Amino acid sequence: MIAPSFKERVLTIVREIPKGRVLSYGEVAKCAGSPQAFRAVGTVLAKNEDVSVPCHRVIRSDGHAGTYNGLQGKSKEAVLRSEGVIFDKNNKVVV
DNA sequence: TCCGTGACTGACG
DNA sequence: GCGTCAGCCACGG
Repeated sequence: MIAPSFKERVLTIVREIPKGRVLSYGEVAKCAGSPQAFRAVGTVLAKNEDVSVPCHRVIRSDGHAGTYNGLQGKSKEAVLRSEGVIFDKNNKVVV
């Protein structure tokens, strides 16, 4: 039993995000133990290749989907819409 | 051990 | 309302 790395925590948290729900990088970083490490969250997800981690459910604090490496072969927004997430006129996620 | 990188955030003009 | 600048953190080489 050892303290998992920040990366492991982020992946675990993202993996527990329910379908149709989204979290911001800041929220994930906060749950990971470093609320100001939102920058590292992006770095970790960017290098992540595990499809078991719905990294597409992590969006910016502005409500925009943000960037996506196309792990699922689709745009972040497209994947979120497929999960029931609604976008408004401004392309922002509706909570 | 030190430096560079990056899917971000908030503030300013 | 939009674009730009600087700051922050964790990881790999």
